[in-house]
Amino acid sequence: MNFPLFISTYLEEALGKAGFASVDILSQIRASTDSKFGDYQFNGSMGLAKEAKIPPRKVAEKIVEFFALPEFLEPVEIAGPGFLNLRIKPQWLAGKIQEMAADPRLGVLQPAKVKTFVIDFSSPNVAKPMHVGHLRSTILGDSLARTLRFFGHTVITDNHLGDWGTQFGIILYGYKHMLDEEAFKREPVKELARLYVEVRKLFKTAEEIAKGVVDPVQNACRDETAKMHKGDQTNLELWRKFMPVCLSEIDLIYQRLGVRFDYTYGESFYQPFLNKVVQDLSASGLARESEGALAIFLTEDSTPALVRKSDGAFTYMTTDLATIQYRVERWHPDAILYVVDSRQSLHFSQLFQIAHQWLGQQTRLEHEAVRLAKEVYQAAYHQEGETQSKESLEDLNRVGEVVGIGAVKYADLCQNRTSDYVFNWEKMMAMEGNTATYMQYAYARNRSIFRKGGFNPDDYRNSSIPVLLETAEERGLALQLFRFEEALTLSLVDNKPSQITLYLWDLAKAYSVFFQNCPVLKAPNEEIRQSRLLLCDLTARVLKQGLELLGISVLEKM
RNA sequence: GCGCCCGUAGCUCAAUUGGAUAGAGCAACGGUCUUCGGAACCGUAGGUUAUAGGUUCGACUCCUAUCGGGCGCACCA
Repeated sequence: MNFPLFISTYLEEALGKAGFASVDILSQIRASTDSKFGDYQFNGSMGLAKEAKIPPRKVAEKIVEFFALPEFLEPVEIAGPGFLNLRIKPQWLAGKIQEMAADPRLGVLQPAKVKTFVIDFSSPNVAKPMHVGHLRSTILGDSLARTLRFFGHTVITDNHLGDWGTQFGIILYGYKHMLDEEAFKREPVKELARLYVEVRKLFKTAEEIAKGVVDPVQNACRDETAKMHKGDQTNLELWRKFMPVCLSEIDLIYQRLGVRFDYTYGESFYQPFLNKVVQDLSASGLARESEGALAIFLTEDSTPALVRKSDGAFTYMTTDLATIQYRVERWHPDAILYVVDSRQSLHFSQLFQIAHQWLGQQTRLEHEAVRLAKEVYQAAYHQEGETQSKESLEDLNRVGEVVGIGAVKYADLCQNRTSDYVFNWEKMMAMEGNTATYMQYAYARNRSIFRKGGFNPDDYRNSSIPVLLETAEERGLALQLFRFEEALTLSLVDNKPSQITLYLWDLAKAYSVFFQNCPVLKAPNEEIRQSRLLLCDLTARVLKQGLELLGISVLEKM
């Protein structure tokens, strides 16, 4: 249950009766920073005091006076400058835990308005070495999609492959001039990647070009791209030859990561629409000729966005505009979310402005900027090698895979996506502290209790077993469980899966404290044992579900 | 030159968007252990939140300046 939302209606009533403007109550209710301040706190008194020109303590007192204390709360305390501390009664909390146990959705309600989202993520460049930046976009985007879907929203995931750009010109040039045929037969993707790198080395630097140095290789690559775009038979055939091998290589990675896309409409898919897009933009006066190219000036002094180059080729701005139009017309989404490298902020800022001017404002467009590290997406392979397992060889592979992939994903997800990202192996392979392994271990130990005691977890998924919260550890665990929906909601405020990892970490810690201090199988009596088994099973389910929203699996044994 | 982002413990990161005494994990030191899985738990130490001002009941968070770093700025995507 989302407790802040739930209690806000009560507070709204009290504020109304007390004669205070009922603005922004929800944002002033939050989990208390310290358990001595109760479970939740209301921070609105200070703000209201300023408006009403009354001391904040007086405001707090007045709110409490008009607050019809619900039966599930202990008496409200006023603390500090005017904080209201709210404490939930254990019996009520216990009841909510029982309800949660009986609910396959773990108490998470669907929002009143279900929306449609298109999520654009991963989007690697085909025929170019895959970059860890794409890995991060892939992992974050996938988690976002899973979370929105869990709430009941319609989510369309679309992998906008870079399969039509200049990098193909580079590969085509390399293929024609410096191909190692044997290598291509053996490992085509590796050879193409090599060609890409080798050809790039022949390019002049930006400084040299600025000085007017001619760049024959780069020009030749541009010609190859242009020929392909104009329908040159040889180049198109090569494109058709390269695409399947490149795609199967990429698919292998997605398979490993457990990431699926509803659609993979790459740039090439939108080629038929580009002429029309540019005509539209011209006709509407948005775009105009400039230095031989067709450009859109959002402000007169800023650099324009090009929709057609002076050689007649279209740009990725053109493709992205066509993509928005296509998505809007086909799916009518409420929002399109782009989980893409933060260095493309300027591009997206321009893209969104142009799209809104061109197509109207009905669709929200958001760039969920992710920061990127250096390289190496094979960290998962190494993690596997490090993992020890007491189980059979079969299990070892499975355990290594789940733990390794989990570690890599978690390392990406637990960090705020807007923070600078420092890649290091140690961090990725860590198995202590705030890591996927810690959660998976907590889960496995939890399941072991049921195996050892001979209890069936399914028997604890109903509301008939009384939940007893006698100790601080039991209550603390119950409160964390109770906050599941709240945490998920929080993570969607600004689309940050790190909020989910934060919650799971808190939950796993609360469980560890409980596990350490509250014997389950050797509980003092049968009632407590049953209650603790229910708490254990619910913890396992929330951990499993939470990790699933991150795209991470759990293991019964590890 | 213009623009965007960032600077928090030795290291890697949090801080619910302006709330109470800035929190975790590594690493360090000490402790728990015939007890449901030690991939665990508890504790100690570690801070002028880059610096200097400002805004207000209250600032890591907002404003200004300075220093330091990253990134982006017309025919690459």
